[in-house]
Amino acid sequence: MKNLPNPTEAELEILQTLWQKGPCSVKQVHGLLQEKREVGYTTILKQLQIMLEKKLVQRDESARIHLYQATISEQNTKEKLVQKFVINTFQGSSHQLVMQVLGNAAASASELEEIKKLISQLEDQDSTHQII
Amino acid sequence: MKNLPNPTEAELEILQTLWQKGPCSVKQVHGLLQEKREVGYTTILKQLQIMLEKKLVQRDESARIHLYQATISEQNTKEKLVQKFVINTFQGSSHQLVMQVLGNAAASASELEEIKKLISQLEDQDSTHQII
DNA sequence: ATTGCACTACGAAGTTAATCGTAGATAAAT
DNA sequence: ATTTATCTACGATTAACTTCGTAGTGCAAT
Repeated sequence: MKNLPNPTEAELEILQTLWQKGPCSVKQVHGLLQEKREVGYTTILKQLQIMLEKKLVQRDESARIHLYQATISEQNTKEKLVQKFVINTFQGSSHQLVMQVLGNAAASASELEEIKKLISQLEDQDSTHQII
Repeated sequence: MKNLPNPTEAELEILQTLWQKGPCSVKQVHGLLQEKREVGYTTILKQLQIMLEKKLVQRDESARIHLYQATISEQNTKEKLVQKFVINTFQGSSHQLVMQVLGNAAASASELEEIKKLISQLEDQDSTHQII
C-alpha cells in the first residue's frame, strides 16, 4: 500500500467524473468535461495516461476502447486534500477553516440543521468513548 | 481595485508571517521560515520581489533595508482560497466541506461548542432577515 | 581610503502541470 | 481490398513555480 501522489487540479476534475460515472472511456470523460469548458480530446487522453502512470487510475484494455476507473476513493482523496489545504492555508487549524466557511457561505437552514446533527453525534461519541 | 492573483503555496507561507509580524525585512522573514524548513536567503528575497511585482506585497525602500508588508488582507485572501478549493474539490458545496472536516478532524468539545454558537447566530440572522 | 559586510538585483536552471498536434494502429464500411 | 473513422501513443510546447548562485552596490569600520 504505497502512498500515491495527490491529484492535481486537472486530474481531480477527471477523477470527479470517474467517481460519479464509474469506468469511462476517454470519449465519455471528454464529453462530460467538454460541457463545462473547452478542452481537447487528446488533452484528456494524455491526462488519463499520466494518471495511469501515477496509478491514480487503472484501465481495462481488453477492448479496443480502453476503460478507465479511479483507483483511489473519493472519500480518502478528499480527506488528504483537505488536510493539505488546512495545513497550507490555516496552519493546521481545521476548526478555523470551518468557522471561516460557515461565517462566509450563507448556508441554508437545512444545511445548518444537518451540521448541527453531526455535531450532536460527535459530542455523543465523545462522551461515550472517553474513558474519563 | 484590480483583482490580484491568488498567492501560490510558497507565497502564502511568506504572507502568513507578514500577517503575523507586520512589516518585515527579508532577513526577518527568512529567519522565521528557516526555523521550519531549510531555505536559502535569496530564495525568500526573490519570492518577495516576485510578490512585489504581483502587488501581493508593497515595500518601504526609504531605508537601506527594505521592509515588506502584505497588501492583501488575511481574511479576504483566505476567503478566496477557500472558495477556489471548494469549487475544485467539492464542486462548490461548502456544506460538503464542513461535513467532511467535522467528521474527520476530531474536534475538541470546546471547538464544537464554538461552532454551535456560530450556527445559532447564523440561524438567528436567517429568521431575522428573511422576508418570507 | 580600503576593506569587509550586509543587502539587493538579476539571471538561470530544474520541476511540474497542462495542453495539444501529429502519427500510427485497429476496426468498420464500402 | 481500400478507404474511412476512431482510438491510442508519443513528443513538443508553453507557462508557472521554486530555488539558488553570482554579481554588484553601498554602508561601516578600521
